[in-house]
Amino acid sequence: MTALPRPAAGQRGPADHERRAQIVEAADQHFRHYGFQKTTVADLAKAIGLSTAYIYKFFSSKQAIGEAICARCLSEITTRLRAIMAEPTSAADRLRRFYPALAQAGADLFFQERRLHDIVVTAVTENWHAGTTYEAELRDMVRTLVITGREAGEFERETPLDEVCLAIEETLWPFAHPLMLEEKLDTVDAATAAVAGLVLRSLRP
Amino acid sequence: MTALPRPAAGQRGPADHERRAQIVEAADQHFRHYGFQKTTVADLAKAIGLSTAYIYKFFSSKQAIGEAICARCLSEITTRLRAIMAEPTSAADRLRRFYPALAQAGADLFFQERRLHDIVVTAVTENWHAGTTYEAELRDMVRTLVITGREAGEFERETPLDEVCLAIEETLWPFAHPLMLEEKLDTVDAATAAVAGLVLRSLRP
DNA sequence: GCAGTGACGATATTGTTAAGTCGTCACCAA
DNA sequence: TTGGTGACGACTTAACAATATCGTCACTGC
Repeated sequence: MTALPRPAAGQRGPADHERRAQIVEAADQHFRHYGFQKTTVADLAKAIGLSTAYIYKFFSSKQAIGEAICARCLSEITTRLRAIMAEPTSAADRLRRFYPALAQAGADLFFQERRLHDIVVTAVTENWHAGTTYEAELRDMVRTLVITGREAGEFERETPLDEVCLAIEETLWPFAHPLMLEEKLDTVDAATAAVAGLVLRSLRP
Repeated sequence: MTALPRPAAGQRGPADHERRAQIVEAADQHFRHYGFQKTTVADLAKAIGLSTAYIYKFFSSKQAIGEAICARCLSEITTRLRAIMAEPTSAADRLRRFYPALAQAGADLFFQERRLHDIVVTAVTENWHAGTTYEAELRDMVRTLVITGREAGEFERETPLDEVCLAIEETLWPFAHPLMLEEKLDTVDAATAAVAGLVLRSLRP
């Protein structure tokens, strides 16, 4: 039986292990309640009923635990986005809903789980693996949307695919980056609609 | 004779005053060399040969001095951009060169005057007046470019002007925001070309 | 081999104290 | 009135010592 894929960097030891799951759950609760900085590894150990040394058999560092929680948050966001991509509507419609969904997911994290939002900010600004994986997944989804639209005849094909994808990825930044999103929460609805509209107009055959 | 317009917030006393000019020059040199935080008002006073109390007759706070220097930096950037806008070429050509020029100006500041770059970062992230003025100037230039292109028949007119301008302003963010620009200096040429291309395709009649 | 830990070195953080900095007040000289 | 300042209160920062935290080592029990 193959090992389960690890969702984040810095993990070691057996992938499918009851203690690992317990550590992640304890970390999730503590980070939501107290924040990453205010939570010590000793706090997690105590909550589970084991030693800090044993926690380090599963995670190479406290940051690795943070990565795991951060990966879960970002995975929730990409899951919402993949649900939109999987809907049986036109590529244009899915792209049009992608922008506000992305921004809304980030805004939800900001308003409802501020301390987890702070971990995501750290992951993105300090280039944690979870942050770079998230960016790669967004790129992958963008590319899939553009290819699907081209194959359906909805989008133009003249411009090189890489150039189009690079440009669209850049337009996502203001809504994907947690710190930038923080600064524009009051205009995000109009901004995402305007940018999605602009991108769609640029893709017309 | 009317008073000279003040370039930044937080200034007081006579606008055209030798001491004010001296303070600004001393601040410019010190901020370039030591940075904003490392420079004290006492440093500036000593360099000019007057007291800190007298400096506060011209500036309401140390931040106000920082605003003045920051406004000069950002004014240099907008001057470069306005030079592009003033050229006798098509609106499309000017818009195409606007993006790389914006990013290049920011990159120049980052590489050549790192400590002034840091002040600009503070101005933008802490919503100093200089930062918000800069953003307003960028918006104004974008609007002018779009209107000029529409009047010349180069750009489509069907989409509401405000929506188009809002979207284009959003696409500028990754290149205009000093912290975001810091993170993408190695791909900025390709990124600005791709985004400018996308915006231009969206504007075709 | 798996599950687990106490002790400990290295480093970071916290709290306290002293020093530095910001910005104002009340004043002076010409 | 203009040009200018020393003194000072309020606040921030730096230095330092004590304490806390991170992460590893060498070990134990089953």
